[in-house]
Amino acid sequence: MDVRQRLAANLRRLRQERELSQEQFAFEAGIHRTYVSDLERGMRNPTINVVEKLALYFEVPIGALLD
Amino acid sequence: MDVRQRLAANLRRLRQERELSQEQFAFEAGIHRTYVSDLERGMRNPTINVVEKLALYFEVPIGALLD
DNA sequence: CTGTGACTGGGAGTCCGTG
DNA sequence: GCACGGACTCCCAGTCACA
Repeated sequence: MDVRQRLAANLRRLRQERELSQEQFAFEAGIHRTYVSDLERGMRNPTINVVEKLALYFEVPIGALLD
Repeated sequence: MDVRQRLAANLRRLRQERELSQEQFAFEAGIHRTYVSDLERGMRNPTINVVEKLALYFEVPIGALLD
């Protein structure tokens, strides 16, 4: 299981726990909706800036998304 | 303190704890020497792939580098 | 040994749309 | 609501010469 897949799984789980659509989440987190879709499918290799945005939005440490 | 600076500090600390030069470390971790220099100065915004390489080399969770 | 400016190819990230 | 595609811009990955 590589980093991208771990991020994908954690991201989808956290988003669904808060009952948000990809579009709502993308908008509120300041990321493009198609990019969120790609991330949740493990199709992208994001920079740490983007991962930080996600972590800040969910109010979890970055390790909770990547480890 | 943003993510890049935290990574920079953690990276330099871990490398120095192991008493490695940037060149030694870069070679052994499979990263270019000047890229390591940039990372330790917070001049780059790396992707999670690169950060994973660092974490694997140091045998620490990714969160230990970014959180 | 390390910092820095410059360079190129490829990929990060965005925006349009479709079923 | 989501997956997926094409097209676009800009920045990152990776390297080099030099101080």
